[in-house]
Amino acid sequence: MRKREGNKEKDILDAAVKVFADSGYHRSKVTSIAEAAGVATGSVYLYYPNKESILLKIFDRLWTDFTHTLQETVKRSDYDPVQKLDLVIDHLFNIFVANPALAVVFVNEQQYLINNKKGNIGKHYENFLDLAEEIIHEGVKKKIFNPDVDVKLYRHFITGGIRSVLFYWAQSTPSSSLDRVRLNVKLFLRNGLLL
Amino acid sequence: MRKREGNKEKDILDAAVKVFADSGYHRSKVTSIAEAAGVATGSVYLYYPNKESILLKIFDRLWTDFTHTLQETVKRSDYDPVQKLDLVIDHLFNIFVANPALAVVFVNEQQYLINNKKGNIGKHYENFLDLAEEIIHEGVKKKIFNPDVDVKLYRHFITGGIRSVLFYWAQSTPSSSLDRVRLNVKLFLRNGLLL
DNA sequence: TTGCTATATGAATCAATATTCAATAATACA
DNA sequence: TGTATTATTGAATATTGATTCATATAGCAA
Repeated sequence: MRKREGNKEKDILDAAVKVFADSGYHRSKVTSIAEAAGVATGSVYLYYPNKESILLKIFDRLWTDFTHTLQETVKRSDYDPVQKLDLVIDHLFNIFVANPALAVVFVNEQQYLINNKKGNIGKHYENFLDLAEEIIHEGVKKKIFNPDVDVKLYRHFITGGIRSVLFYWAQSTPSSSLDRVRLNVKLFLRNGLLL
Repeated sequence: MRKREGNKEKDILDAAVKVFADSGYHRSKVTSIAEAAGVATGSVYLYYPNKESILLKIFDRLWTDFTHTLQETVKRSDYDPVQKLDLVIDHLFNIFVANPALAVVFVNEQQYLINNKKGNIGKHYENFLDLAEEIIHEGVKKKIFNPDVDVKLYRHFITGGIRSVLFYWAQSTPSSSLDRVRLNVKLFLRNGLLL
């Protein structure tokens, strides 16, 4: 029996993130991914049944991680809702600062996967939003947040806004201050524009 | 000479909006667009040089309109910055309430066009953002808005958030209360989450 | 009515690229 | 060392769908 050389499955996944970030999923050729991963074209199909499954794997891992963290956060009784939102935002930002290309892929392809009900990304996302909603409800209940906001709308607004500033950041000079972005997002959420 | 029957150019554009909204640009076949427009496949190429130019035309018209309105709004001295933002939001929402499919296409394909520097959509968008920035700057100057916000970030956050709630709305039961969405967006922008 | 030209058609062509698979290489174990 | 087994390769194949083009049709003028 022959042993597998290195970890091609991971190499391919990492390479795919880079290639997808550069060219977008649809424009990315499987051959380019293979090349970037340092394997032959055919080898990709040894580890993934098709091109789409690579993208799905990337998102599945990401959302599983997000949801897990959010779940832990919602539970905590030692934090108030504002602190909980901060915690969640910190986690998201930490992931993406460690891997800007991942941020780009996330921003660009998320909608496509949801629209076309690919894999269980939609489920993951709904799950995540529901958990986020819990925090907001808690805030309203504790009279910290404005009860007039439509919570379902707000959670969409937040995620859309975050996606957008992440994209802006990821496109700009490498690793410019993500902390500035992070701080501002927290500010937007709490206080909006007014003094 | 033979006269053109009806307005195929417009029929094709309108059909394309529907088809793109349903399947996304990349999955949409030119043949499907032709079918939806009630013309032959080849006729599409009588009016548009290729598939992409149809998408570009849709966006070009949209952004030209947006920018024009925003330009008019920025000028007005009879409104304060909060009212100006309201006016802009009203305009965006009015366009999309009249054509939900257009909202879907806008949300889904905008990023792709910008990423790949297609047509002059990026220019249009930058232009729009710059104008929006003027309103925010005015607000800060007049001590109505919080001077701590990073204006460039905020304009991205706003547009991303709006895009996201529009999408949510466009996907939900046809023409559910867009006014509720509109009202909430204004609320988010001004006050954020806190009481 | 006839010929002319612009418009319209849709099957055939072409290009791009995802996927397959026959051939080759590397390792384990006898 | 030789052989079996699995991993790897990348050129060939298959598929999909954008674009073309030879043909048909409709209106207009003479």
